[in-house]
Amino acid sequence: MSNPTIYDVAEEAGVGTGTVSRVLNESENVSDKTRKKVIKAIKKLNYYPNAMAQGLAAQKTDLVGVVVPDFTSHFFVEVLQGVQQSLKNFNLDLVLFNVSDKSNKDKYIDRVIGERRVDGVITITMNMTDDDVNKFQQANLPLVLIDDWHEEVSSIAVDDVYGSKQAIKHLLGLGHQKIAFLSGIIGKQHSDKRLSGVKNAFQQSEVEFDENLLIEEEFTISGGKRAMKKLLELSPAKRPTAIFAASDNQAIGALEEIKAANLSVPNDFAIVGYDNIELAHYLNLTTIAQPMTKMGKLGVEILAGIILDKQNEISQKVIKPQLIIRESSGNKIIEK
Amino acid sequence: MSNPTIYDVAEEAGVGTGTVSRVLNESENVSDKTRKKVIKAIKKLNYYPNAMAQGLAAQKTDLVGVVVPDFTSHFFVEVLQGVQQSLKNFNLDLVLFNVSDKSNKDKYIDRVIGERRVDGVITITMNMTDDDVNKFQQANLPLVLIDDWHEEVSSIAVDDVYGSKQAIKHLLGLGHQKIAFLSGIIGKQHSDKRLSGVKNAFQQSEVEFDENLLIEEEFTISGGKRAMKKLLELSPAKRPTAIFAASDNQAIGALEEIKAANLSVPNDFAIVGYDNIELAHYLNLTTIAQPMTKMGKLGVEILAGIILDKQNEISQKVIKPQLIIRESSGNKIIEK
DNA sequence: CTGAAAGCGCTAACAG
DNA sequence: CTGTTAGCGCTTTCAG
Repeated sequence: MSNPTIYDVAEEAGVGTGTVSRVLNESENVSDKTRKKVIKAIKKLNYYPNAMAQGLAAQKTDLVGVVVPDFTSHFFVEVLQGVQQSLKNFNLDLVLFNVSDKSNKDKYIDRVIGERRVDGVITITMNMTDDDVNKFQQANLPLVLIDDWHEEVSSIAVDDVYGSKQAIKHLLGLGHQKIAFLSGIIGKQHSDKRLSGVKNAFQQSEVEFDENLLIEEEFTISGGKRAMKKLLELSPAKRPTAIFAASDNQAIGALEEIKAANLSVPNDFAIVGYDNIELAHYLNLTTIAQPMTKMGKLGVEILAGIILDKQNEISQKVIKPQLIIRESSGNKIIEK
Repeated sequence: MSNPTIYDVAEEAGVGTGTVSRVLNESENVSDKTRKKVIKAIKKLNYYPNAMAQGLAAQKTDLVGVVVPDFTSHFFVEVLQGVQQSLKNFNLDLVLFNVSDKSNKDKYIDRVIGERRVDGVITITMNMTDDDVNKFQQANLPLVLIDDWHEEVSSIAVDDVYGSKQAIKHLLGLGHQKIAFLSGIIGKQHSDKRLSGVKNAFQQSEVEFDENLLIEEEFTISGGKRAMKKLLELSPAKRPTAIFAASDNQAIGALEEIKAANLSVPNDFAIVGYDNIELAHYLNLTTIAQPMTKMGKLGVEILAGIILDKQNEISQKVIKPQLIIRESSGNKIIEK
């Protein structure tokens, strides 16, 4: 009825529990003959070691905690899938902590650390502070950051500067001179980096960036709408011919506003977004794609290295995002 | 350095470990004075009980296993979010098992049960067989099915018959007489029920269902395309004026095919889908929405009842999906 | 190479 | 009400 224990297996195989434990943990010091007896008993009883007992005795749980701020967003779901896939290769399972209310972040961190329920933690887009990181270090609990950065922790991030540089270069390459940039709220990591990529790209070109065409708005559809409205209020001479939005959502908002004004894309405006959310494909939106699944996988690989191989060096990977060209940026070169 | 244990707390507070355990588990039998001393010590040491040790001693883990076949699909993600939200109310955490390869289903089930790492399990759209269910019963491990059904297990499902009935009624109400039904592969639970809902709706009306307008295809975009092609090959007299697709993906495929034929929606064809995926909103697709988050929540509530309150009755809830009217089905009544 | 036994940190009787 | 102690099921010395 109740699950068999290691004692049942030991008895069935006619050996001691230590021996069973040794074959379970693939220790070298067991004779082939004994090993076979034990394995047979395990199969016969359909025995699985009790994870709690193993955890207590060996101080390991085979569980990895993943902390996300919102796991319905496409980005997190994709990263999570990469995490999940990769975890399988290391025989680790995933405990999900969804910090929906950011004010609870501390509580979650304390709990995850204190309960000792997981062997390591991956946080995604959590903006980990010094204090946060410190707690993990004190508890000696392995930590890896995804889409985030801290000097003392291993992490996987995307090169935002590179990404937005690609976008601007693409637009410049098509001959656009007046390019608007719909920035996110300045002061946030992603926004600032994307902005500096934009400036960077212009500096390396012969075109000058018109600061009047820099609009700061939230990374949302309505943010994109508001921004686009402002652009449409400009006199035709000042209006941009191309728009680079720092998020696909903003780009979508802009698209809607353009349509509402009876203008069209890419004829009146070329548009490039950022993120490559699912919708971008259907709206034919040129955009910058982040390798989300890959980020998840890499994160796990690093974490597993720390947990399993006591790998100790800090490894901070920065992945290059990729420009995906679709119809919204137009396929024709503008004549100069 | 290393985490404090219950002994440290006991010592700090000048009491026995039993007493600390009692305040931890909110037992009644502790004097207010002692309780305060203990709580103070807990705070001072920043103590959290070791989850493994608690699990071993009390035979409970405060963990719920959730088994899904594919957690990137919108449906699962939404259900999961409901699960996650609700779990918080019971102080339970979520361990995710993603059975990407259905042939591994057995192994997962054996492992989840054998390891005793979770207090209960929720499976989503897993088509649990008698054997599967049996294992849980033998192990006495609480189980709840979401989007699935088995006579001996509590479950949350959606009323497919009702859903497709609503869709057809809507179309009939708009005056359509020739309505095509893009069915899924017949033989699968959802497909069969949605088909019977369709037939049902026709029977209750004065219009007869034209079996020639029943097309069986996969629940995918390309399935929808193939189906639509067949419909477009019909002579104009035989062509339907409305289409009900058993999945949004099929509806989207049909939409693309219609556009490719230079026809339009809802002028040439009214279209209704099923599922209300995110895209449906952007494509203005009338559809049947399943209350996914709610399903997750209800599932947890039932499971928590079994785990926490030893609630023993089987409870099988069937939720009604909801018709969401958008532009694809047209807003004008067809003149008869 | 293998068996015995001492914990891992907590809970739950059992006395008092 | 509270301290003491025997497990929970496994790992890991320590002998042999």
